[in-house]
Amino acid sequence: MDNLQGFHRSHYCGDLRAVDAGKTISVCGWVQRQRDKGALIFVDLRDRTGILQLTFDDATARDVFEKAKSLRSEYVVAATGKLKEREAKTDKIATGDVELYVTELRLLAKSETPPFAIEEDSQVNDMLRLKYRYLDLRRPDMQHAIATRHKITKIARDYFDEQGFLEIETPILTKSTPEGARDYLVPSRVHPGKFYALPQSPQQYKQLLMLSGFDRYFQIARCFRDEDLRADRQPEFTQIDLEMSFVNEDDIMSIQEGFLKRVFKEVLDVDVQTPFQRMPWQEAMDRFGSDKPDLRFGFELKDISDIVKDCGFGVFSGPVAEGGSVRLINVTGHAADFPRKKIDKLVDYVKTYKAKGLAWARLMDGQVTSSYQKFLTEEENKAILERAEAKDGDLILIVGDAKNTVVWAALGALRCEIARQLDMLDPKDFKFLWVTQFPMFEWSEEEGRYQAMHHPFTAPMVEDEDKILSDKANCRARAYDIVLNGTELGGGSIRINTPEMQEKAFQALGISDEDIQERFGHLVGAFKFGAPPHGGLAYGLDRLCMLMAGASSIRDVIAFPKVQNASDLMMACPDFVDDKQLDDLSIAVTRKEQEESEA
RNA sequence: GGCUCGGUAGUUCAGUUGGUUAGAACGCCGGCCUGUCACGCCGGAGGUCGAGGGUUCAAGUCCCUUCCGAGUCGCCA
Repeated sequence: MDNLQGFHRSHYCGDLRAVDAGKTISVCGWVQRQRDKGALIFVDLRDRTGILQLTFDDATARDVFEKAKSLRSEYVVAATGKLKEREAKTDKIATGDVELYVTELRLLAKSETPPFAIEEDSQVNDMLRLKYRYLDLRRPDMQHAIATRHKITKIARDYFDEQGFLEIETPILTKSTPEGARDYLVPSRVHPGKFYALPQSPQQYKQLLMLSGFDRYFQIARCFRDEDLRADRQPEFTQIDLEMSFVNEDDIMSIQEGFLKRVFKEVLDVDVQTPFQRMPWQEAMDRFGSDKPDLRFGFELKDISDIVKDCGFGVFSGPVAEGGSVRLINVTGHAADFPRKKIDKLVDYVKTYKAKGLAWARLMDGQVTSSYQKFLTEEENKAILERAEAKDGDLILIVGDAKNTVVWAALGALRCEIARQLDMLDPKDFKFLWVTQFPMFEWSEEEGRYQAMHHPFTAPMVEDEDKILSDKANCRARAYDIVLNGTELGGGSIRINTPEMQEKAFQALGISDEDIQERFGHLVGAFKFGAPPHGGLAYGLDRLCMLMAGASSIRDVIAFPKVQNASDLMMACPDFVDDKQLDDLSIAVTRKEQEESEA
């Protein structure tokens, strides 16, 4: 094996062009492919910038030629030679006009045959990719995704620095606050039986930093939540987290819009129009059935409860009588795309959102066919189609339920599913939206009480302050989410900054004085010393990168992600630990699984 | 925790109503080749059909259990 003594790389492979012909060049990288033609050998050498063809012929020294003959995929080499214009040029690679006639070749490391080809658009399954993530990351599209992520964080640091923000680190070992997501716990050796928790977000620290007078804080913050994974949810993820003092919603939003405008321009050369559209939560739910509506297409929801409330069809009148609603979407102009079989699939689809069923009407060739019309009067049928603004060629889909949340969830998901099926989702079309005026509280069936929809430090809207105890269902918060193409990119709020209001908020949530002291005592105590009005926001950096990289999962923009059961296939963790380690931590493991696996 | 889909050669996949020795392409190994660039040509190796159990004369195929992966509902203040 050779070494790099006395060798100095002069160029990266992908940067060389015809103008460089004639120069003596030294490059390093991995062998993408070797094409042995007998007395002529070509080697494609890859580094993070691209591929350069190395050429060996009868003018090449014999020992160099023999070494080139032995090269295999993913061998690591360094080569020096003269760059020449090619006899046979190609436009398939950026360096296709040139090739390097190698005079010195160093073999730095061999490689076993990789378990999958290192190439763009690999079709290899995720399990294998993640087990060999270090090889997966060699692929050009992964290199590009990770580099894009770097660019985005770099711009975030530059931008927020220019806007007067200080980057301040907050602890990873912190206190468990059982409200909200499950915590990852970390045992303490010196405090037997006590645990730290990994932060779900730096929320309380950043608020305390405002109280400390830093005025503007930001951090690229790792956050941890022990909940089940999704394509856009990992147990550890990264937020661009920030907080500002002496501001209102407008101040925060315009700073954010500036950031997003800049990052989209510099990374994707996309011009984003600001200010972004804003929409109260109630309107988002009523029109799109979602608090993170995708505005790239229509099919808006329409309420027909008033039309069907007294009709003879129990499937429609029942939900209204029980306090729910009946709503529809009009899939305008696409009746022909949804024959009965496809509609049946849609019926199954809405059932996953707890809808009991899906009524439909198709308008084709001047005829109306529907699943429900025989149960209604002619007038009721007509009124529904009028409300839907239905015309020939349209497909009407209707969901009714005693719970509005079910109607919203089902139709909100359905309109997105239909847009997907109709291929209407252009990943290069970026539609931003602020969703505002969220409810302060949300009824939890499981807990049988109201919970904070955002978090318990969120300030109520000024006009709703008196409702915080008396009319929780209608009390709105100074919370806002930034939504992009149906994905919640980030969220934030104006916070409570007086102990009086904070006490009220805890009281509204039914948290006892003891619990307040135990869990939030540090924050409440601090707020007695003069907290400025403040607010902030946190972006899901992974989601932002995913959307900007055109990826379908945040795994594709995280170097070492975890799989659905939260394990890391490459490191093979989590894993059991020695009894000695457990003893040091005063931990006795009682789980059956471990006994079995040790048996 | 629920539902849906998937697991066959190193990889991506095919495999009929259960029926001979489980196939293809790419990759890999060997040979030949001076303009390839998805090089080409000739030859070769490579499989516990995720695992376990069952039905059967016979299981990749049918049944049960289980493991793993993906999507999703619940969950994610």
